[in-house]
Amino acid sequence: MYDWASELAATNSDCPEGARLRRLESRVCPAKTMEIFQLKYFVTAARLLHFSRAAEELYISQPSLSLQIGKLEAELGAPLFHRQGRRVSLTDAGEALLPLAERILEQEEEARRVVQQVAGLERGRLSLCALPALDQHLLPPWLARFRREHPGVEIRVRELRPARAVAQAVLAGRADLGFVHLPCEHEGLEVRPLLQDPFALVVPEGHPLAGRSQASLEETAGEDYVWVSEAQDSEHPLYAACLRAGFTPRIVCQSGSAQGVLALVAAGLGIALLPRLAIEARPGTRVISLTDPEQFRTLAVLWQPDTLSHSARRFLDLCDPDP
Amino acid sequence: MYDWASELAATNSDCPEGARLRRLESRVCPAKTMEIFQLKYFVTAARLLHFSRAAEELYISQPSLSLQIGKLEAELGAPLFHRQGRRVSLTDAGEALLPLAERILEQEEEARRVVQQVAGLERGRLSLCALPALDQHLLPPWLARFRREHPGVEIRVRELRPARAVAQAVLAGRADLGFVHLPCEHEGLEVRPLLQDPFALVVPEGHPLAGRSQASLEETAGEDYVWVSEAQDSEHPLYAACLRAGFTPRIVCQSGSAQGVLALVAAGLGIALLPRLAIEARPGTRVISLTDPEQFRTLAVLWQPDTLSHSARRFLDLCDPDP
DNA sequence: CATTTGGATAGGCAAAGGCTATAGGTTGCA
DNA sequence: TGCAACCTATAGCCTTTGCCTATCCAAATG
Repeated sequence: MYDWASELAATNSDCPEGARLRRLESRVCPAKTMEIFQLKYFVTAARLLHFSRAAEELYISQPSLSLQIGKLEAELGAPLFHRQGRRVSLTDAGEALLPLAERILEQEEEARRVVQQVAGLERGRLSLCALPALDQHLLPPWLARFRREHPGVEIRVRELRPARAVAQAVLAGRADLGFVHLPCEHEGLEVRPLLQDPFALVVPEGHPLAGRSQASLEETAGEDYVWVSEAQDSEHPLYAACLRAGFTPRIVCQSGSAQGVLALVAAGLGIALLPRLAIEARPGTRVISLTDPEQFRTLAVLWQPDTLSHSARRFLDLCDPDP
Repeated sequence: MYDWASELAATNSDCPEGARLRRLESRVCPAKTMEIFQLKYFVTAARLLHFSRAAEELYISQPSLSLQIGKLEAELGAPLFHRQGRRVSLTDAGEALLPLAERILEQEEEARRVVQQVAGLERGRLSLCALPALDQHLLPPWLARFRREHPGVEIRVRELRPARAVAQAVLAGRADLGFVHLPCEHEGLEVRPLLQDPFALVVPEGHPLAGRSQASLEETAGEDYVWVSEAQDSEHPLYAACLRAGFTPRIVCQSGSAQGVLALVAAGLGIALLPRLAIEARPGTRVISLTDPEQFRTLAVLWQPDTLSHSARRFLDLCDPDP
């Protein structure tokens, strides 16, 4: 036997030695806990009131069972069984412990079940985060399918703006997946482009273009534009599209949201350039496709590469454009 | 490594070898359970999200912690932590397990507490069983004191008749202690005499003896007696007392209970011989002590020698005549 | 780029669980 | 009463396993 005492007599400071000494100390007077297998042994023995048969049921030998019961009793400081010759019965302490031990065993079972349900997508949580237009027009069909296939998973969708905030939410772990349009700063995030969302014009009924089904962006160089407030930036895809088409849009009116813009167009204040997915059919307006093929924004999904939950992994597979 | 396979190839019959083979089998593909100490490790690591610091708090080394977490993950079949370089976070499975693991740890704590409360008489149950007169007149002061000292213990008192039934209840474990008068068959029961309960006469007012405070049993040889039905047996202490005094009581009327006998005496049908403890003061009757010193019954408590609960042990100490 | 931080891995040791064999005490029956 | 069956406790041995130290490797930090 090693001589702990002398070692423990040494200084118990906070230097690296401190932790080691405290560990030694905790081994000298161990604060042991009962263990689940001991509770399982106890419950079986308590139900059968027969050590040998209980041991058989547990697939261990009778002495092993006796030993573990003895340890449990020693640790609790009270005998659990009366051993009167060949008859065995519970003491009051054993009687008190039995229901509690059974509860613990049930919960151990439940813990295992729940973890496996999470892994098997029978349970869990999926938290998504998307730009306003996307959660309304892009996600629903995928969400419907996911819900149908995994009805036990709780789904949470949050709308955030701008794309930067979405990326931050994903980075901070507040969302499993983020849906944005590119380009988007993605320091340390995985990005997968999903699809291309073409831009389209929206004009009020009665506007010269209203009868056409297609138009080119150049044609609208002289029009009055209703614009989304935050998109007045040459970095923004909509603004950049106009610049590419050779003009700077004359913005006569702004709104904070695509819905707002559409309302203003319906009121006749001007025309608008918006991504298709953000346009809702609205009386008093006409939607006109662009002939310019490369006028679009790319939608993408972001996620943290190493912390995907089972449900997020599955959703990602689900919205993969080429499965 | 031992060669299990060949051993398992042997017949798996029901002979004594059967159990041994099944045990071997269960060691080859062990149905292991998670253990409480592993859950404790997991909870600590999950709360701190830092293996080294958690290990320090648990007074173990960091590799030990990593190893046990790894085993837990292997057994559950799902990783519990994301280890992304030096940052640690919970997976969805870990997130799901955490509250369950915490509940199990709380209940382990509670199990220990409850057992110790039973042992410390802060909790538990005391079940007594007594002959009718005794539970009403002998036990109450002891019960009051026990209750005052151990208010957490649930007390249950049952009235049974005759003494034989009390002994059986104790023997069958339906009661911890039984209170009877001697003699009483006590196969395998411990008996401790408690006190001597002297017999006394009860006479109606106006009876020739009514004015006396003492009388001898012989004097009543010619009286009409009211008697307890089941006590008409030469074995019964009351009947035996009369026989010892040299006469056979002339029984003119019977009742099933001491109360009933007293009522009949009050009605003037005769006199009665009863143990003092069974006599309740009653208008229309007078109680007269016996001069014969050895006319009494001995009251005793019975219990099973080897299965005393903590509370029964304590109650026994409490009603010990010479503490 | 060097350093520090922090988890994983390797190898050795001691404790602990399990097993067989056996002792010791009841129970039940001849 | 004595013998046989039954059942739990103990002893001695073996295997497993939990824990330790030392070290490695990757990521973060300056």
